[in-house]
Amino acid sequence: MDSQQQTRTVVHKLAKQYERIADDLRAKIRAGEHLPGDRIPTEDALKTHYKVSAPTIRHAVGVLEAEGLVQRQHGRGTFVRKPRAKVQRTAERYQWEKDRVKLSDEERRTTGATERDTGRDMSALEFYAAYDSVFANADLAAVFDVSEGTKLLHRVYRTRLKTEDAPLSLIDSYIVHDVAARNPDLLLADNEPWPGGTQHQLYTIGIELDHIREELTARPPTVDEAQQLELSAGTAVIALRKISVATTGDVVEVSDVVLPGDRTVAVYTTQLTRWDD
Amino acid sequence: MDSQQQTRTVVHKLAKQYERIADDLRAKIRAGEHLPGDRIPTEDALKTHYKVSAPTIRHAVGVLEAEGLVQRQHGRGTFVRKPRAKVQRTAERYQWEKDRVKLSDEERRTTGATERDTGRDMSALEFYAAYDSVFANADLAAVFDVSEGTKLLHRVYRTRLKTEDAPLSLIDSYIVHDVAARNPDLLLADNEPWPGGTQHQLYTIGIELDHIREELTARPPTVDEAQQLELSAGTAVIALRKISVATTGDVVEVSDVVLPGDRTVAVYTTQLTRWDD
DNA sequence: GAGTGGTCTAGACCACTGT
DNA sequence: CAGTGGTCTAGACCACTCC
Repeated sequence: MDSQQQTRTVVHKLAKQYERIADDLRAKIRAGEHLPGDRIPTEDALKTHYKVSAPTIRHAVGVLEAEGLVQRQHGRGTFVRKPRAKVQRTAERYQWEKDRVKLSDEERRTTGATERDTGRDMSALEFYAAYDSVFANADLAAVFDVSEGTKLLHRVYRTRLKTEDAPLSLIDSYIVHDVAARNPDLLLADNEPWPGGTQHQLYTIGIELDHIREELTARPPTVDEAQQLELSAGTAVIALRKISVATTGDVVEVSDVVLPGDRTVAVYTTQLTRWDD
Repeated sequence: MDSQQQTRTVVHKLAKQYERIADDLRAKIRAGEHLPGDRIPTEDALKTHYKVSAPTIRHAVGVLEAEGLVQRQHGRGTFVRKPRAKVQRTAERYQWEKDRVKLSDEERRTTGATERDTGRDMSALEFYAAYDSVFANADLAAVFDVSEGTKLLHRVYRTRLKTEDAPLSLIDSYIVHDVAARNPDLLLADNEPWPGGTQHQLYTIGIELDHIREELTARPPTVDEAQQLELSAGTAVIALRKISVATTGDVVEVSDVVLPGDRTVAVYTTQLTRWDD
């Protein structure tokens, strides 16, 4: 009653050597023979042990690295990867942010949504923002329902824990330029971090959000993303597109967010209505 | 006004050869010199072109494959990867499923949540289900708030488009065994696919769901997952934990869902309450 | 059978880490 | 400077695809 799905870890006899070795090492790690954080035997030792050439060992270890099971460090050794501490990113942040829009400037200034999610206060976080203008490509034009080439305000955000080098996320946010320009303050990166966040920014130009739609996919990082987020081989990213829709039905802001998969948990709660018994 | 973020594709002079070659090929693909679906030059041709040995070319192409940009096919060539058609998975499925619980058996039999998401009808989908029992590990025990070792009903689901070999998702679902046993029909895989889905199953034992929490991360697939979902190198999966909470506050069902990142978009909509102006 | 990618060897030399 | 991983060569042979 349980067989079909389990018998997959078949021992491929006469399998390729690197597979055999990778399987063996993987099993040893799973069995706890090498614990997270531990260094596994050197390539030289493995070479002797398995009686194969150096490139074959490298290939085998490379497979485990691509799986995210181990991490090679030049000059130091190869280590069993520890699960990274996860940072939550909840969708409740949006309602929370909306509720704060009507608070006083002072109250808004105290905390932002990222602090709320990470549980850190503002002093532990460092913000970076840069603004420029771009012209809508076909993709963005379709989402905003404007014609291709429409001028958009493009805002780039990086948020970083002061204790770490790599940012927590890479965010590219877009707003139709003419809409944002209704409040000239919104065109200047100098005003970031804006107390109250994007929803308050939109409020200053008379926009109230009705709902936010988020579309998530997973993929390997691009070279740029891997560098910026300091991701090693064997990790993936969550690519999230956030679409903010105003009470008028217009799409007013679109953000492309890239989150490191090994340290982020995106959380969504779907509240269900009661049956009326 | 746009420089900081763009200047990252620096040409590393004297870079490693495989990096230089990978960069060059990547640029050519980006520039449209090789279109999605096209075959790129053979390794032999590249070897001659770049004047390096075979393993170096293989390494360079391997980098692009890990990025998901190309896909190697033994005996055929190396091809620029086409974006896969995406299947949406919306959280609205849960309210939809709940609304259907009280419909007649006949009405429920017509469609399930997966058909709704994929836009296919039941005849195009093939279901597989297997049940067994497991004892709660620390992780599951914590989520269910029961003691470690508690007996759980473990249900494995695979749903597949009949026109394809690979399933759309891998699902491992858990329910506390004693709870499920209140309706003996729920212990038999033969009753799957159950008209109305899990929420109707729970309804037969007097359980109404209050909300569903979903936690998403991204990571490279395990070897098993890659085989089952037929994922090639350079893809990631969305690992989703779905936690169903009853109106009593109890966690009644937990599912671990693995979705292929290159073909799945998970969609969540956060409805915001209006400001009362 | 020709074309193309996959595995493997044996060994040279380079580059980073830590003592 | 010793230890360890990273890059690269030159070439042999295997395995899959397609004509």
